[in-house]
Amino acid sequence: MSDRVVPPAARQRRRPTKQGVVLSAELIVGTALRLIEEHGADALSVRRLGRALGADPSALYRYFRHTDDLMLAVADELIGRSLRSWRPTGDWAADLRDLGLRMHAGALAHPRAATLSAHRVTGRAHEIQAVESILGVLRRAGFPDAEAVRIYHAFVDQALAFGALDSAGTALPRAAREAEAEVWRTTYGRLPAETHPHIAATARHLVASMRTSSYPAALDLFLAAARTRLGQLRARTGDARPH
Amino acid sequence: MSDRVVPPAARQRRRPTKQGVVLSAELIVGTALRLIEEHGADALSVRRLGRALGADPSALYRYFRHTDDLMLAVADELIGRSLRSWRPTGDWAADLRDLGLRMHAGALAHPRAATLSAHRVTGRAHEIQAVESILGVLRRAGFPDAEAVRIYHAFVDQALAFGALDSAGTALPRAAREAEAEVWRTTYGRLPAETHPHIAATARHLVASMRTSSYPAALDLFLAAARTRLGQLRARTGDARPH
DNA sequence: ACCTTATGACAACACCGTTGACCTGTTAAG
DNA sequence: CTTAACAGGTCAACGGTGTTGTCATAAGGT
Repeated sequence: MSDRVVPPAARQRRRPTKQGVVLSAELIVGTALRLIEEHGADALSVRRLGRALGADPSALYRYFRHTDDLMLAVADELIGRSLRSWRPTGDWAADLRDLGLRMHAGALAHPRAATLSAHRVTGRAHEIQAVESILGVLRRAGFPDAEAVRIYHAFVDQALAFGALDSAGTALPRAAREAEAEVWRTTYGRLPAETHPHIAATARHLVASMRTSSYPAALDLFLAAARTRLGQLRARTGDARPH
Repeated sequence: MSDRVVPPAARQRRRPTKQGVVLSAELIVGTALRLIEEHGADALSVRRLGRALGADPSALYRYFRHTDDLMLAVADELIGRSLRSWRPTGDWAADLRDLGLRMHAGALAHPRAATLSAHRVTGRAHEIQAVESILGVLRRAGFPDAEAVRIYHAFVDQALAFGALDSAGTALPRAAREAEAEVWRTTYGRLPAETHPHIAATARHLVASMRTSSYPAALDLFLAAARTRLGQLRARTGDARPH
């Protein structure tokens, strides 16, 4: 039964659920997001979502072909929410930094959706808008086209990849997350200097650092490198604009 | 029943399964890896793994506390295989570059396993050795401890994150991968300059760039930034060693 | 007011991870 | 060489999951 899903435009009979809820794709996506935020990523199952909506689980299959389909819709909503309020200021590095942090934060807020969508090109409105914005920032900064694309690609992939990586961490069941912290504290924190001198020497820093995301640091390194690169390009072409 | 798992050293009675297989942690991990590669990440379940091994699913719980435990072992095995033949040369940047590319290649070689395991801290032998090696390279290069840890963290996460991102791409079903390329060629390749000037101006480069991984570029930017950082640190401390 | 049919509900299917109880072959001690 | 302990494989069950075939009914056009 593959034609169970009806395109939203063609939907006409708005019959309420037994419990009196009128379903819609938007309501389902919104409830899914709420469920994830309130009770963690593993709280999202078709059955629980149905329960939260006040509908039979199978009713959702009138709106989404399967769970992946639903998660992609959630992801799309996510892009929109993350970048809705972003505006370029003219300082290209600051703009990119802001964008990167927003994308990363958006991913962290909705881990399951992020891990699912990080590696997919949707070609939908929000995504196109983001691509255009980033390329604009880079070209206005003075990067020649080929270089702008190279930097754009690395920038976006880095944001997506770290977003997925870090949100996978937060999506772990609570027990597993605590186990990870424990591993750093006990296993790595107690290796003897004779066998593992470098870990032993930096154990204190390691334990502290591993509790937080390395994305801000990685992003800043990235921007620093891009700034240097731009300087080289300008020197070569005799352009002396400040950066 | 939490004391079901017996440490491998203490294991003595090697009783074969009904189907004549003698189990071991190594055999289980190896079979899991094979299963994932051959039939996709979804093919890995305790029950299927048991069937593939010729043992009752519950027998695996004598070797691993739960599925997560098993996945960590698989992840560690993956790290071990990727870095087995790496040797430091003394040129820290070249060494890191080599390491990063190996980790990335290792992830690509086992895409489905990589996507499952990239974000976990295993605390096992191979991982510990990798941490020690990377920290060693950085500290010998002259990075002070706090900085070495910061750079280590960003470096490792970048390699893992891009590894996961890129292998998620290659792990997609063929049809989905072709659809993605199609999106770039048609959707992005044909946006009019009036509405999307930056995409239109760089479309040619975009289509070409998106076909390949951005990790090498990102890695080189990372190393360039680290080199600059090291230079600043040396200038500040009056150290004039060459880089 | 009637008919069509979209849409929600129900029940069932085939899986999943995990555990407690059981059974038996291996091994070490006598 | 026998025997008793127990490690380790097996079985059955629990409560969960996504998904689908079928049915009932209320909404909306006529």
